Amino acid sequence: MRLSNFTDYGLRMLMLLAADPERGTSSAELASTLALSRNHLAKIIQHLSQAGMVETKRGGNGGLRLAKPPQQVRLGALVALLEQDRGLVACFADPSANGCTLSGQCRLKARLRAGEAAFLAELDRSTLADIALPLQPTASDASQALPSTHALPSAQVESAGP
Amino acid sequence: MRLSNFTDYGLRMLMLLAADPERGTSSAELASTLALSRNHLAKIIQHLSQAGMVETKRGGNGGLRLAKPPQQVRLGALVALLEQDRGLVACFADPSANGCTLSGQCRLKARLRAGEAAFLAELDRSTLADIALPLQPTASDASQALPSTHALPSAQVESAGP
DNA sequence: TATGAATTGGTATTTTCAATGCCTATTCAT
DNA sequence: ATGAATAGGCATTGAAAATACCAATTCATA
Repeated sequence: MRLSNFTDYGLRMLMLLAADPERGTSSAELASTLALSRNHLAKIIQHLSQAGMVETKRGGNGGLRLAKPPQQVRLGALVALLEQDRGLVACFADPSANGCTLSGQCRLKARLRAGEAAFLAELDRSTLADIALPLQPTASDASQALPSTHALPSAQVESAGP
Repeated sequence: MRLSNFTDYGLRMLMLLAADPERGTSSAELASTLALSRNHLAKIIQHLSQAGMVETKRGGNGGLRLAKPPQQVRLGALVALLEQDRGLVACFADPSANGCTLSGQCRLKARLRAGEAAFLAELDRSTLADIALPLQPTASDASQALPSTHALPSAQVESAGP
């Protein structure tokens, strides 16, 4: 189970924007902070802009900022937006060209959808304001670990550095 | 958000095995039913066998079958087993070679883990027995649709075909 | 007890597709 | 006009999927 890097970068960029919702931040500054090429980030911005999630302004003193207050942006909706057409399994993403020989009597799909809904609902408990991150971090707080029942690979809690 | 095809095929194969837990079914028959090369399926079998999920028997009248009653196999545990080391985002799967510039003060990761746990927990509400599917289907039941709150791509309910 | 057929197990190769990076054109503000 | 930003196209890279091939094992039977 994996989110695309597209989504990953998009979320991280929004974390930065959420910390400074008023100012127009340039895509170059964001790309630099995320260690990512500006051109690549531009594609993500484009997607979020078309969806009405961020507002962009061209020209001098331009840049982008959130279209809504970060308190009103729920993470589940955000992930659903960024993941767009990547279904959980192949027969979700592309029902037409689907070679699944079990189609029509598959009782697994409903369960997978319910699981996906649970995933998004859990994310919806937080908003962008909860994960905002200033461009120049204060190195005060780290991620609080929420336990996972199963053994999916979890990154160890990284140290804040020396 | 996507499961690997490896997981997808593994789940579908287990659906077939669960419908006939006693008999030893050959991998060739399963591969044929799933429209998949036997060699590719063998890798999945091998993984599940090493994890103690299926028992294999070589030679004439060999084949494979579930190691436990299907009622005792929860879907969340199964997905966690099959997805092995594919983390939800890159910094989960490979914390060492992680180029994320926000490491150490990222409040997103904890939310993603909580969402992942919710996903698996929802799947754990069902067992393999709930999704068992005979090799020669009776065409009686289809997947009951559980609604999804968000707009992730959902496959439409496929018709049983003419 | 040999022998052969059927089956799993393991390794290497090809293919496919997502992800990335680079380049150019266009638009807007000053 | 000029500078700063978006917008889109195209080539490259990389990882995962799928396939093919060979080796090892086991059972049934003569």
